[in-house]
Order: sequence, then structure tokens, then C-alpha cells
Amino acid sequence: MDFDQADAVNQAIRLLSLRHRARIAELLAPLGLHPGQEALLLELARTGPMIQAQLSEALGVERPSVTLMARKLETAGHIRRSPAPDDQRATVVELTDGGRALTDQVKQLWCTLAQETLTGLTAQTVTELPGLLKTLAGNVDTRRPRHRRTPSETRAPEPHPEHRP
Amino acid sequence: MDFDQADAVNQAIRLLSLRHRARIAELLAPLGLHPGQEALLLELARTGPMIQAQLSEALGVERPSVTLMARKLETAGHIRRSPAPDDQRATVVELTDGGRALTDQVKQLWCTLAQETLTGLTAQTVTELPGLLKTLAGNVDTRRPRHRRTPSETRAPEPHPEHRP
DNA sequence: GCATAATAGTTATGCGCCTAACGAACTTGT
DNA sequence: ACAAGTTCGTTAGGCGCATAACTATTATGC
Repeated sequence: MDFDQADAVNQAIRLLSLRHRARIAELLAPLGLHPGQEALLLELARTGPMIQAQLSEALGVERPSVTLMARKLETAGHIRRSPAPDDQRATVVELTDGGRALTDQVKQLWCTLAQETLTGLTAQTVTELPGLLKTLAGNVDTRRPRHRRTPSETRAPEPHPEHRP
Repeated sequence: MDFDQADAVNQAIRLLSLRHRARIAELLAPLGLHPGQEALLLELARTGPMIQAQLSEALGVERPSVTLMARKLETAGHIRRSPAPDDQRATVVELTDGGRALTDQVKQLWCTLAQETLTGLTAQTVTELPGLLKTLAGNVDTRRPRHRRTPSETRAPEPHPEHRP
């Protein structure tokens, strides 16, 4: 692959990351939230009370990051942390009533943002987009081992599917 | 737009951002670079010596961010900063010889990364992808004013083009 | 010509995210 | 049953990126 093509892709992903996050920050600021925190709240709303380690896995961030974010969200009164009954090490995290209400507002922003983001795309592109992005993310995922082979990556034998229908 | 659909898109973008950046970090670590710095080096290699304000604009990050990154890259010996002759306030940044050599290595990583990222996609998707991502980034761009209208965004009258041919 | 505005850069501070290192609690192997 | 390993959470430190506030220089208006 030649550099210009690679650069176009990598730069576009970088720019999208920056802009998307910046827009999230803008939308979240009135609620007193910072980018990343909304993901934690939404995950709790989606799955219910859970252990920080599970949150770390679900959010795709490391455990120390969860520790700090959770502490701040707790201080703000949006979540509650209590020791897990069956495991003395674990602390279970859950939304407070206020946190749930706040999350409802986040959900609306979430829709606004997506609507904004998808402006001008065809319906087909919109429906295919999530799968496409997940494929890209999966292709560069470093959490689970990527290919068990040595770094001579001439061509990966079993890539991710294009989209799953 | 319903929440699940919006969430799928937003979450996918978030995940891609995290994973792509993580992979960049992994690839850059052997060179002693951190994510974001490669963009500065590549921009200098692309455009030649330039003012920090121009770098800020080109990279899409704020000027204080450029200040700190540039200082670190200068300390590492990859770039050189000198006062601009025609403007006493400005400082022009350029690659050193070592920086240029390092950037050549970055370019190779860049190709590796893109190849990895695009694994399993059709040729058509690959060619359309940069334009698509740029559209998405442009749709959420907050630097230039987004729509001159009040925030009642029932539907934007003149969205971005699907792709520019 | 001079006050005023705009621009270039820096410092300070805060957040998300990371890795490394640690203690405490659970799980396992034998 | 107990040592060894694993997992959960935390602390400490570092980087990228952001905004706010400041200085120094350049450009503009009248």
C-alpha cells in the first residue's frame, strides 16, 4: 500500500476522533460531564449495576481509568459504589436516581450527535456504517491477541468479515 | 432517530478512536514516540517548515497542545525551532535530519497500520472510506461555525456532500 | 500617530487514557 | 491445607488534548 493512501485513511480516522470527541465535549458541557463519562453512564443504563472490571471491559478502557472516572461521577452524585456482597475485592457500581435522569438527557444528546454526524449520507451508508466501523476497530484491536503469527504480516489469512448481515 | 441506532454509531466511532490510537501507540513505542507526535512530524515532512499556528491549524489541535508537543520533539532532537525572521512573535518549526529519518520510519508504520485497518474490506469500500470519514468529521466539526442557524436542528438544509468525486 | 484590536506563543490547570507497581482478596494445584 | 498464581482495585506518573489567562508583537481604524 502506498503512503498517500495510507495517510488518507489514518489521518481521516484521527481527524474524526478529534472532532467527534470535541463535539461530544461541547454537547456534554452543559450537563457538567466530560467525554468518556457518558460512555460509563450509558453502559450502566444499558446493563445495570456491574463491577468495575466489567465496566473496564465493556468500555474498552483500562481499570485505572475506570477508577478515576467512577470516583468523579460518584462525587458528582451520578453513581453509587458499594462493596460487592460475594466478592470482597470488587465494588459494584450503579446509577443513582439523579444519574439515571442525567443519562436520559445524555441519550438525547446521543441522538442529536448521531443525526448530526450522519448528515448527508445515504440510507444505505448509514445502515452499513456501524458494521464498517466495528470492522475497522476490530482490525486494530490490541486487547485480544491480533494474529498469533510473527509480525511478518504479508497478508492475514482470516480477516474480519466485511459486514455481518 | 432512535437511540439504539445513534448509540451504535457513536459507540463505534468511540471504539475505533480508542483502538486506532492504541495501535498507533503500540507501533510508535519502539521509536520513542507517542500518539499525536507522528502527525506533527508527518505534517512537517509534507509541508516543510512552518509556524506553530499553521501547525495547530493543520493538525486540528489547539496551539497550547502544539507548544508542548513541539517542545518535547525538540528536546528529543527530532525538530528544530527558530524565531521567524519576518515576525518576532512566531517561531518556525522544521525537521532535523534525524527527525526526517525518523519520519521515514513513521511513514512505513503508517502504511502497516492502514493495511491492518483495512483488512477484509472490499476495494470499493477502501477507496470510498477516506471521503466517508472526512464527511463524518466535517459534519461534527466545531472549529468553523457549524450551521449559522439556531440550534433547532430539525434538518440541516445544506448538508455535506456524500462524497466529492 | 496612536489607541485598539487581532495574532503568536506560553503557562497553568483539568480531564481521559495509558503503563507500572502495589496490597488485598479470591482461586487453584498438589 | 497451604503456597502459588490470578483477579480487583488503587496509587503514581506521563502524554495528548482542552480552556483560560497572560505577555509580546503585529495589524488596523480614525
